[in-house]
Parts: sequence; C-alpha cells; structure tokens
Amino acid sequence: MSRIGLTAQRKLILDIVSEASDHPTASDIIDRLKLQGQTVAYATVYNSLRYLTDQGLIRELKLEGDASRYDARMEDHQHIVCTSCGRVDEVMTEIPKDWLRQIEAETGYSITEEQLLFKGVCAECRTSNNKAVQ
Amino acid sequence: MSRIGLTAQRKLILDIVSEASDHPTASDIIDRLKLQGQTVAYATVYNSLRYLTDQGLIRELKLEGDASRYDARMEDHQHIVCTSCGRVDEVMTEIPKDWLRQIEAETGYSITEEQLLFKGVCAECRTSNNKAVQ
DNA sequence: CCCTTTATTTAGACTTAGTTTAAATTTAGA
DNA sequence: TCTAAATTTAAACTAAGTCTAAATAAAGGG
Repeated sequence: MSRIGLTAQRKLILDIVSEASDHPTASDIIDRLKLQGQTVAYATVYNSLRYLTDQGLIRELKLEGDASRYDARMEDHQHIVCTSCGRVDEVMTEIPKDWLRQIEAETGYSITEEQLLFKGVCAECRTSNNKAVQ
Repeated sequence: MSRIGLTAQRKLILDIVSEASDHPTASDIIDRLKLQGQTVAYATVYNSLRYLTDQGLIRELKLEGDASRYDARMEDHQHIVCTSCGRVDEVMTEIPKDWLRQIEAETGYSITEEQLLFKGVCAECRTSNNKAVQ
C-alpha cells in the first residue's frame, strides 16, 4: 500500500491551476507548462487533472465550449459567464436552503450536489457599450 | 429572402426530440431515425439540431458526459440527474427572484440565463437499496 | 413555367478533446 | 538492494462534432 501523494508532475499542474484565475483548460495547462520549460506528457496532464479532482484538490467545470476547465477554489461556489467577452467569474452567494428542499420535494431526489451556471453581461461589457451578444 | 421553416429532415428530428422523454443525444437521434427507416446524413442531424436550437424550438443541454442532449420542453426549467442510475428529470421549481438579484449585485453582471444542474439520488434508487454512487 | 439564385443536404475528410495501451520509469517499502 | 506497485510516457485510438465541396432542392422574378 502506497500513499505517494503529489508527484512532481501533479504538483506542477496543481500549482498552475491554483495560481490561475481564469479556470484553465487542459490545453491551457499544457501551454503554461511549456512556457515554464517543463515537459509533461499529454496523457499525464489528463491523468493528473483527474487525480487532483478525485482527491478533492481541484474541481472540474463544464462551462461553455467543449473542453473541461479546472478551478482550485474549493469553497462551495458557482460560476457566471459573460456572453459578451467570455470571462468566467465566481458566484459565492449561497443557494437558498428552502429552495433546495422545495426541489427535493418536487422531484423526490435527495440532492447531493449543485452545478449552477449563470449567463449574463458583465459590468465592463455593459459600460463599454459593447453590443456583441448583448 | 426565403423563409423555408422546417424541411423534411428538420421536422423528423424535431418530432423525435418532441416525443422523447429522455433528453436524447445526437447519436440517440440518429439511432431512432434508423429505426424509423429514415436516412438522414450525419452532418444534417447536427445542422438541424443547431437550427432548431437557434429557432428556439428545442434546447441544447450539457449535462453529464460528453455529448449534448436535446429537450423540446421550452418552458423555463432546470434539470436533475441521478448519480446512481443516470436518469435525468426536469425541475420546474422557479428560481427565487431575490436570490438572482443578490447574485447580480454581488457580481455586477446582469443575468440573462440560468443553466442549473442538480445531482442527487432519485426516489427509486434510494428505495431499491442500490448502493452504487450513493 | 423556366431560369437563376439561394438554401439545404450529403459524404467524407478533418478537428478537438480525451482515453487506452503497453512499455519504460519511478517509488515505496521489505 | 530487490521486488512489487504506481506513475509516466508516446503513440494509437475513440467520440463528438465541424468543415468542405459537390449535389440537390426550393424560391422568386421574369
């Protein structure tokens, strides 16, 4: 029985996710590793991201687009994406407990997790009369 | 300027999505077309799904797994997925308005859309002492 | 109606994101 | 040190979806 914990590769990847504020994709992470002059195999990046997710050290997010994004903020929170510029911000406001209880009553499920994605236009895009996606 | 509306292929696909209660994927839809003895090109299924989504006739859902799912119920609603058996149900309970206003205040966004995914264990899985994902 | 233009469908090549495989390497611990 | 288990690696592979260019269908003006 071994309890290796963080290998060098996993640590590198955890550090990148922890220091990022933009919820990077696997491919973003590969780019940043290259910028640091590190070479980590493609599959190792994916394996490590799964390992870190399973260990509860990071979270996998499926937001817009095809590629999963990763987030090292583990406090309970949700996300909001700007339909105009694409930035993703954190939503820290807690989900109303009585609303969750209402949903459990309606559906018969016992809820264990919530993945909430809000979309809208961020303050910057609203002020800079950017008429993109509105 | 032409306003063709529904071609034969698009109508076939809309009917499949409308009659389904299981949020089918593109590949599910291709299977069901084959079962009906219809042949619609692969790319046409994707093109049609996008067209129908753009026209507001169906909704694209990104739930668990890699493939998008499609839903013809257009009333404002959300989804809940059972972590034990994988079934997906609709959540009709409305999002508390004051909570949304709170999030707008916190983030500075003006919210235009919500994609909320709840996870939990459905009533059936709980009673049939299925210990899978708990 | 016929002709031209525009939209749609089609097959198949291609892309992107991620998984699998099997060998090589590393690590842990007896 | 030696062995067994875990991890990393490169490369092949898979799944989901997009793109391209040609073929077909439909619309509208004359």
